[in-house]
Amino acid sequence: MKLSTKGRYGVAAMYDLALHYGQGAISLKSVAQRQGISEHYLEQLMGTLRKAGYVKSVRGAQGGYALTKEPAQISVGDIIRVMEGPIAPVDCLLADDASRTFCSRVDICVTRGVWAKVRDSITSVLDSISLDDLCKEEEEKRQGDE
Amino acid sequence: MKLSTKGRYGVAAMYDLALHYGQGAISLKSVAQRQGISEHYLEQLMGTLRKAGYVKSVRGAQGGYALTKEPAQISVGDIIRVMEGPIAPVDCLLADDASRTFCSRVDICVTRGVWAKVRDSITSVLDSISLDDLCKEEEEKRQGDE
DNA sequence: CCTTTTCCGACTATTATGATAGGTTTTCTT
DNA sequence: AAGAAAACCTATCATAATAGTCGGAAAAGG
Repeated sequence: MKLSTKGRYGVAAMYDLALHYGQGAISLKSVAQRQGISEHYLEQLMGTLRKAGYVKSVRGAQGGYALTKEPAQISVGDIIRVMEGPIAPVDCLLADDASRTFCSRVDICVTRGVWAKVRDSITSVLDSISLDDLCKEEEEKRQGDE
Repeated sequence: MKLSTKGRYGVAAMYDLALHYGQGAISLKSVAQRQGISEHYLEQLMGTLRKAGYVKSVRGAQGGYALTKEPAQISVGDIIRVMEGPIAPVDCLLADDASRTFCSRVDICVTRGVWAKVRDSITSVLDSISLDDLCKEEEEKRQGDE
């Protein structure tokens, strides 16, 4: 039940872009440095986020990345789903289609219900937190320190 | 964010033993057949559960496994923790000790809070469901069919 | 004694992860 | 126009985990 670095780094990078929202293109290099991520590796992840439409890129010198939507419009769940695929602790939950079942015992399988509850609780947490929420939290944290 | 087969099979096997609770030793072979799991592989998993104290074994012919506690006393979370290790979507949550930190930025890390919320929601779901709950659900399901 | 069963350790094929490497194209600045 | 800075793209790779398989040893019942 571990999140891979794809998900973690993806959220970290998007959060970084959210902190700089409205400041134009932010270079991948600076994001990687601030977040402590390999620049080359992050490059691949940004490609995924770009193709999914969550960030836009500006090529060339002084280029970089920026969010395509306001931070409040992007949830952590959105990012995780792009980076890690559908949120589902077990594969049999992916067969929504009741007829095309994976494990053939869907109707009798009791444990499936457990995994569905887990999935729902994860989803509701991740979808309830936006990048803007994280930025605000950061702000509060900073004020608490001073 | 996938559960491995260790966790899934572990829960399936324990659930099977719960269904047969009070009927003496249940052979691994029959559990493996009913649950559709490789017998040899399940053997390893049962070893883990035995060492953790959740099942006891009877060797020799007519031997098998049985739960050491009542089904109501064993939660799905207990089993998952034994099979998969501590429930934590990211490793930095394992350093409860505030001083010995993994990622060095614990105090400033905003995303850590997200993963903590995810962990808590998973934990509360898994710990709230006992093997007895699953058995009862099975019973209701069967009655619904008739 | 023989069968059934747990127990134990070693081995293995496949896959995902988390990168690294090297080069191409685009664009800004000088 | 030159050069630097940046995104973009493809390939490669080492490591670890997963999900087993295999072969046998020890225990206990009939």
